[in-house]
Amino acid sequence: MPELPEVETVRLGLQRGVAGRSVAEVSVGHPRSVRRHTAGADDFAGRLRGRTVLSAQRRGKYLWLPLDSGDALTGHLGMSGQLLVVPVDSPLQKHLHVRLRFADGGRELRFVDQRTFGGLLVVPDGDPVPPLLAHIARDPLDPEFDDERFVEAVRRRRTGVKRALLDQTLVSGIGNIYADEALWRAQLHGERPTDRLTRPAVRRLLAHSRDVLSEAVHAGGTSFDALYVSAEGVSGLFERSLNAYGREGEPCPRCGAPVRRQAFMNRSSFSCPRCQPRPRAA
DNA sequence: AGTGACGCCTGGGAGC
DNA sequence: TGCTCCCAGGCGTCAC
Repeated sequence: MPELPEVETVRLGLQRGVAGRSVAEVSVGHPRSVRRHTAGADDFAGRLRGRTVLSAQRRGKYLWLPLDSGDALTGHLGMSGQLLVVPVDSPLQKHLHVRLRFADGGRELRFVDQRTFGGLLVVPDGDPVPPLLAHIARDPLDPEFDDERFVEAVRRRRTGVKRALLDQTLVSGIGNIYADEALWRAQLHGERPTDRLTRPAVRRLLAHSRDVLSEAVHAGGTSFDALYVSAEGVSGLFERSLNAYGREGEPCPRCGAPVRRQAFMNRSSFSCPRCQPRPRAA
C-alpha cells in the first residue's frame, strides 16, 4: 500500500543507491510490468542501456529517474511493487520482474511486484515533471503546493471529502490509509460533502494531511507486512502511530468509542463513530 | 467536464 | 486437510 511516505522513502534509497550510475544491462522477466511502455520490452531496455541515472524524483506516488538521454525511467509501485537496490548475487525474489545492472558492477536495481498493479516505463523527461505525469497534482509536502487553490477546488467539488482526498488530480500522495488518518485527526467523516465544508475546515484537513504525511515520512512509512519496504529492504515504523486505519473495534485514542469500519469503493474506511459523525442527509 | 464504476492481480486468511 | 471465497486497493479507462 505504498502512499507518499512509502514512495518518498523508496526515492531516498534510490537517490543514495543508483544516482550517478550507468546502466549496463536490463532484463524484463514479466512483460506486464512494462505494459505501459507501449513500444515493448526491447525498446524499454534499449532506452536504458548505456544511460546514466541523474537523480531520483517523485510526484505524488510516482517515481522517476532522469537519465542523461533526456528520458526518464518512470515507475509506479501500485499495490505491492518494490524497487530494491541489492547485491547482484542476492537470492532472486519470487516476483522479481525487472532487473537493471550497472557498469560499475555494484548493487543492482530490482523491480519486484506480487500483484503487478505497478510498472515501469521510459518516457521523455520534463520540467517540472515528465509530461506523462502532468495530470498529477503536487502533494502537500511540496513547497509549491497552493493551499488556497486547493481549498477552493475542494469546495467546488460535489463529492465526499474522502473521495476528494484520494483524487490525485486535486492533491497527490494520499491513499486509503493516510486519508483515514487525516480525516480522523480533522474529526471529519469521509462522506461529508465537499461543497458544504467551510474554508477553515478544509484548511484544517489539509494541515492534518500534511502533518500525518510528514510524520510518516520520518518514520520511514507504514509496513503491514513484507510487501512494503524501502529500497534497502527496511520496514517502516508508522503502523504503530495509526489511530483509525485497520483498528476496527479498538477504542478511539481520543474518546474511547470503538473504531468502526464501513465499506467504501470496494475497500474499507475506518473512523470514530463519536468524533467523526456521519453527515446528515441533505 | 465532472463524477463514479469497473477491471486488473496474487497471496493470506476465514469458513466449511 | 483442502477447497472456495473474500479481501487488500491505485489508477487508467470508459460511460453517463
